[in-house]
Amino acid sequence: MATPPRSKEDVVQEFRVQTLMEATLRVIARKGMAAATMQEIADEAGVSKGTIYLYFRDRDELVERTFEGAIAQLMSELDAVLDRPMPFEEKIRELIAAKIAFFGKNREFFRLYLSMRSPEGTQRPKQTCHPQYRVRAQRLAAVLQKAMDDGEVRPVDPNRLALFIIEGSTAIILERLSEKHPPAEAEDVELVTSLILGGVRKRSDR
Amino acid sequence: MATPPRSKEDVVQEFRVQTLMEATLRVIARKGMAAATMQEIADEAGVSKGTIYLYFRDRDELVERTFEGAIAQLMSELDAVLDRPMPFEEKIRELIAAKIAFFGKNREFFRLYLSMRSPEGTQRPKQTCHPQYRVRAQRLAAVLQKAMDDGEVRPVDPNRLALFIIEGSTAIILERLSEKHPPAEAEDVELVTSLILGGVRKRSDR
Amino acid sequence: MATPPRSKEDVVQEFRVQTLMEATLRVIARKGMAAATMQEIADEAGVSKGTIYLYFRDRDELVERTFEGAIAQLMSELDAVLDRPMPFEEKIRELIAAKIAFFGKNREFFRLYLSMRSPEGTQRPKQTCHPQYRVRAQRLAAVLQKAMDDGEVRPVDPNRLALFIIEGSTAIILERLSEKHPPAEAEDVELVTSLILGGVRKRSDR
Amino acid sequence: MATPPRSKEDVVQEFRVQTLMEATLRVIARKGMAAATMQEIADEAGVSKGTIYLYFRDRDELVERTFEGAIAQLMSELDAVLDRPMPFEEKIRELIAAKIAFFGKNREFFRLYLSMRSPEGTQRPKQTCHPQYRVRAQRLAAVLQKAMDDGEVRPVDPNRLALFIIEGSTAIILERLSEKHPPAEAEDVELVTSLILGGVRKRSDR
DNA sequence: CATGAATGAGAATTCATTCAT
DNA sequence: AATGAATGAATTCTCATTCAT
Repeated sequence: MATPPRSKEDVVQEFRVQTLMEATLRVIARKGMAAATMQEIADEAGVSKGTIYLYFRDRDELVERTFEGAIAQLMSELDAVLDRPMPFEEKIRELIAAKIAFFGKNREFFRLYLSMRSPEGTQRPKQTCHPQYRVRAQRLAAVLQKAMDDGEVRPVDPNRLALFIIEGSTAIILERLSEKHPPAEAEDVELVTSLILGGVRKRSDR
Repeated sequence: MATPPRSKEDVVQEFRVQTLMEATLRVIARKGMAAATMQEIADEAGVSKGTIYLYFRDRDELVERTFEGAIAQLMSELDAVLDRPMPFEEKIRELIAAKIAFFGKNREFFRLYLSMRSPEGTQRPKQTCHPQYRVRAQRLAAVLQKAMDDGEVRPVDPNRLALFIIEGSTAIILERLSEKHPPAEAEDVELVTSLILGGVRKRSDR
Repeated sequence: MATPPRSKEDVVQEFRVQTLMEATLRVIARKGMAAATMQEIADEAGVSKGTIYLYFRDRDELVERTFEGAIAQLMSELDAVLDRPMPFEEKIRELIAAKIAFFGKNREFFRLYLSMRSPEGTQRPKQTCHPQYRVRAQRLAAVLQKAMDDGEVRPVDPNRLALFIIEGSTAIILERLSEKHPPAEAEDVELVTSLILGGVRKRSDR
Repeated sequence: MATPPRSKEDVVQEFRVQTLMEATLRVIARKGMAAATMQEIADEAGVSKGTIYLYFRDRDELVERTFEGAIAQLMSELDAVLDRPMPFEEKIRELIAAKIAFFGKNREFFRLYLSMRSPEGTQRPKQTCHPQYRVRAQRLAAVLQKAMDDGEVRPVDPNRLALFIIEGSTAIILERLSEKHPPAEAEDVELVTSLILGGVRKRSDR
């Protein structure tokens, strides 16, 4: 097989990196970007401060890679939906469902996800990442563009439309996460999907 | 008269508080939450660091009150629309227009506004949080509730609907602010309004 | 008078800078360049760590300016001799005497002086200062050149000659400083001067 | 035979020690005392960090023994000259020549040599110091003493004289090493020798 | 009241040293 | 014996906060 020959070292290396990124995720989720110190991340991961620097050049790299790793996971789940051939409306529904389900499973990631949008996160003004956020919007925009070409969606700026959908649905997820007893996921999936597709206007004439 | 007897001291006091909050706004807008130091805020306000502590207990209070003050301004503009009697659809359009116009005039506030949603900003884990954001959502929710009662909007959770609208429109504003040459405000007002009211679905049968 | 109008702030500022440089001098003299920490320097100066950064950008600047300040003092004493019109041989004697006397009074400076020559001092490879050391050598070289022109010294590379004299005499000073009971200064002045002028060779034919 | 029975282990041991000291020498020469880390020394020697500790108690011991080893090499070359029966003046000339030649061949050692004099190198205040330097001075002093006894050198403190000669010549070597195109070695040998023997004074009456 | 010099807790980062494999 | 991952003490530097003037 073409599988690269992974030595035991590589496995351990990857395991540590993974562990550290997960710890970072949890700490940022708990305390927020700025209050997540190397010490606390180290404690959370059960290693010493110095160890982190064996796997990441500095705090910035750790945070950035954690961002990327986490968003990549979300993206791969969403991409799985995007790539599946499906009528447009169903695709929207599935996307919303996937996103809600993802954050249902990864509550702690959400806070990280939020701080991704405004680039102020990593304290030094260093142009960290929200390119991933952009990419994600563009991917959705492409799907929307195709739906417009197919005559299923009225023609508007697909990029703006994508952002509207993403943020609108994010708002609902944020709300769910803050609720003690959120409604069933299916319910919110239906709500968001219907808002996106048909808006709020009551159509008695239907 | 019912006017509270405002001594000269009170006036000065209020003036200082105002000045400081405006300076804070500008610095956060420029540098981001985490990089906004007391020194820079003091410089921006033209006072010394120590003076800030005469009017605010600590950095957290300064930031929090600045948040509140800024959002209050936005709210009052939006409330002016909300309170004016108007058909529902027009009201939505006006709200979106007011919001887009506000951020067009107060570009610098936007960054602050963003960091308001997740309380991660203030570095110490002190739950600075965002009651104002909630209030704003609730006010919109009330309008939506009424529209449902009037049969103009199909019945859904008004709170969720409000959040969806707020964040969806925020996304468009954020996009506008990052663009070198954004389209005319009216264009985006129309886009957002139509999305909220009618969704994306093409209705050739209309 | 043309004295610049020194405000009280300037005086305090200069006093602090002076105090800090003196403390730095003492600590480096005691512990050596590399072991002189900001904390210890602060303690020695009777201020807190943070205070140092009010007057010096970073450790490198503190050390560099301390170097310059200290060497400047030595230079000014030597220059006083160099500028005084005097027969060449006497001038050499006076220079050696001034140098020995200076280090007799400022024993602690010596260690700093030594670490100036090899630029490795300031740990980061930053090309710190030994320009002062060069300047000093050149000044002596100029005097030697003149003595050669006057026919009092045989013609050799004046730069090399200067270095030879400086380091040779430094060796004697270093020895003096390590001795519990060094001989009278005059004695070593005489020794060094005679070595420079006449070498070691016994001249019975004189 | 009286040869100590050297087991294979002893040979390996000595080889390792030698290799490590050479690596240390190169790294210090390249980066300077303070910037020479155990990791870089290990890399240079082609072993792992841990290995160093099998042969040296700690960094200080490694550096100290490296000092000693390096100076010993220089000393043995100088001793070869010192032990050869030779008129005094020629011996001085040969010593200077040997020293200049040695540093010409071992440029990298020079930096180490310099930091030997002041024990500031080893960052922790541990008095690593420089007994070897003393020994070398004493050996020269003995030769000088003998020359005085023989009436070839005027009677002065032989120890001081030795230090003067050593440092004076070192200054010239340091200068040579910093020059892009230094003069021929013979030229500087002649300069230094003549300075030591006859001083700077022009003796037209000769 | 206002100031801004001084403070010191706390953050990131480095590196000599240890120890399980 | 050799390794090198892990450690954590030590270091530099920042910045919110205090307080004497």
